[in-house]
Amino acid sequence: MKDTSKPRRTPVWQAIATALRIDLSEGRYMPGDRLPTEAALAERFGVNRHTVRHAMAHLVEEGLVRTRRGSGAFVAARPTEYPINRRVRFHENLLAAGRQPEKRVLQIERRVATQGEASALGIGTGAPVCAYHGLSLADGQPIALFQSLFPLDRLAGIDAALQETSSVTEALSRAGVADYTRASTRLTAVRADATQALHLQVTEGAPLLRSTSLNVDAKTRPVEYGRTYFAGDRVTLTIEDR
Amino acid sequence: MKDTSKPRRTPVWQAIATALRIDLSEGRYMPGDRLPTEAALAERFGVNRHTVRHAMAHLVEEGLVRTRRGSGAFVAARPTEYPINRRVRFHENLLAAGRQPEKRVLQIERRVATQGEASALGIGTGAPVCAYHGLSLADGQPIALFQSLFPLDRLAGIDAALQETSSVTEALSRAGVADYTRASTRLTAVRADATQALHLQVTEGAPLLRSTSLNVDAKTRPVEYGRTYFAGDRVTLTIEDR
DNA sequence: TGCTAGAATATGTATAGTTGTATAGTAATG
DNA sequence: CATTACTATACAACTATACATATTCTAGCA
Repeated sequence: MKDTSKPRRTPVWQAIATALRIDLSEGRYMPGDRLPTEAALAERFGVNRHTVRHAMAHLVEEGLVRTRRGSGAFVAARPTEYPINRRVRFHENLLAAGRQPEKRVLQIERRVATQGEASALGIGTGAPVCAYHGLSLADGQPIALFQSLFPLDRLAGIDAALQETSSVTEALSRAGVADYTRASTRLTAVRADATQALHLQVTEGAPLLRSTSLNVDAKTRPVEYGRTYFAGDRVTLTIEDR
Repeated sequence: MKDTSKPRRTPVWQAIATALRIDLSEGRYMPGDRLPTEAALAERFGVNRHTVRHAMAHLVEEGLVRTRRGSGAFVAARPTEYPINRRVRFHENLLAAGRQPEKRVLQIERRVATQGEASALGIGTGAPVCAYHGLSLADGQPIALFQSLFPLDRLAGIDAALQETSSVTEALSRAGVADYTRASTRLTAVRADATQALHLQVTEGAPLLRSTSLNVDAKTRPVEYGRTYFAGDRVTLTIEDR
């Protein structure tokens, strides 16, 4: 089949990448599905595994595919639209974007506020706070790593509430804060360290979007000071209604 | 030549080990505490249990963590300071170090002294002695395996006293020895055999500190000849007041 | 109250499968 | 001759699963 007179115009790996791209675009594999193994694809296309890997690397680069060592290659979900406005609610935001929201609690601890944290929350340095570390997922794919700080003086028992619900909105509600609004948001880009990369399932050094935000209650008293690291290639923050 | 930059990814297990090390150093888990199960940690970090085990194995190697099959992984207590001077009292020593002392009797028997033992105790070869085998623990963690020999000629009924109290000091007191002092101590390092490893909960071949000591009464007559095997990584003997 | 048997849980071990990385070799091309 | 594209092979790192073994908890019973 190969042969002789035919100078190949397009490299083999490119042809393979295109074939896979077509499979993906035609819905042959749905987001979250596992692709055939590299060995299987190599067999199917009649090439070496490395050639398949070359093609796959490009699909990963394009954000169409996500690979996990030892596990396989998976169809990546398209970026989630995450609106940042006066009312930021993780659950609602994701449902509105047509995703299945999920939160995973990493750690909930009581400790004292650092100087910066105390200043942001408008409490005294050394005042007790509740630190809530967690992971946000959309359709089972991690999209953000966050830390929320709550002043324990104003919100007694919020740590217990968080343990149960894992929902910030619900926990604040139980602590007596019926409603809260986003007072400020600051954004920067950082590189993922080893731990962040692990949780977010990205490579170390991958770009993350860091959001530092402050939520206040109806009386504009700070109730939550949060720091969130979004996986850069899985969300697009949209600013509106300012 | 595309990417000459180094990906320089730190292995997943290393990132996990570091995260746990930080938790430990920050006092999130106190000595003696049980760590989350491997399954729980695997879930938390989103990795396979084996990867967690790899990280854990290194923490164990470093002496930060101790695992017990079927029970869990525990934060290793820092080495116990065990002073060796004229007055060596297990109970007092550990209380002074802020630990909870405990002794477990393994065996108490009457037998005749070997030549070396008789020589050390200053009695005739073949004279009857009481051999007391036991295990010393600090905060529930085994730290030493010992054998104490008492001359029965001079200390009638000491075996019965030991059965009751398990305390050498108390038993000697009941046998008429109000006070005793350490006359000599010899130290060497040996490798734990299977039996010792079992009792001390270390791996076979682990380094042990072997102490051979002689205690004498007020009239400098030998009253106790002991051999103690300390778990090398759990105690540091301190010599003072020489 | 105390004891025993079994279920539930936890770590230890073994095996196999998958992606990531490194090195070397071969054929076609300009 | 050097470059490029692909092949070939081996090993490392991590996952997935099953099972072995030790410990702890609990129900039931005497």
